[in-house]
Amino acid sequence: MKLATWNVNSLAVRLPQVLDWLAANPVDVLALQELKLTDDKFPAQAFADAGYQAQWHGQKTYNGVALITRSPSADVVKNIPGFEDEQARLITATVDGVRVIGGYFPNGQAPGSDKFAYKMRWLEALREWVRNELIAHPALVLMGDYNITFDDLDVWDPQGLRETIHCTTEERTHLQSLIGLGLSDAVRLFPQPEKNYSWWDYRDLAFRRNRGLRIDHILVSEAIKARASACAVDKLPRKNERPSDHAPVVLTLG
DNA sequence: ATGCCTCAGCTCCTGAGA
Repeated sequence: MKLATWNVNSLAVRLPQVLDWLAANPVDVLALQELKLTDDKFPAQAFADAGYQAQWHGQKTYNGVALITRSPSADVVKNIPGFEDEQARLITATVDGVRVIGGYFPNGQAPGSDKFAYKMRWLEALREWVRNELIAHPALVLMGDYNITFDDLDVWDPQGLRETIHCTTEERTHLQSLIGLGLSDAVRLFPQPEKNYSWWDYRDLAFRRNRGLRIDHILVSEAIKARASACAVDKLPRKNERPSDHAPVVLTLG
């Protein structure tokens, strides 16, 4: 079984690339973020023609998440139960016996801002939701665009970006509290290239210079960790014409 | 560096992203 996550930065723009990528990488589950389209605009037929089912939670202009799956999904939940949220950022479903949560975590803009405070509230609500989900579903994968780096290894310029957004102690403490639920960072379970990032700014030739951040993560429960055989960033789509600023991350089980 | 690029929309500029 293979699972992947990819922030596509507008599914309307990136749909051909997503379909091409799925044809070359026939994963069982693909979590998408930043659809930037309303539910009625979701290209369900295009995925069906490619042999995939889909569950989605869209929103106009911003956010929006989906789970693209080979097998049917069950027990679909949109956003975090009990957490009032105008923004479409989370989708959960059971696929092939695995509880899959796909998330587009808030950006947070800057420490001290209202958006940063929202990010902290959202992260707290997420942690409690995942804590409960783990009890009911020991085989669990939490993946998506976290908008948080784990540590300096995930940052191209750790000194210059110290305590800036995605790199603050407060954000990283929240990320570690997810790990504290019994989850593992799947990428770090396996040997990786140096300077291993998942996002590069569109500006300043950042991709060519590999000035990036690793902010897209796949966290796995103990039961999934025991089945994991590989996990890596696929930088290839970032070399496409009109690429997303993020690259997919792929987890292989068995 | 209040810049760079990209996307959506009450679109020919602005807000937001990260």
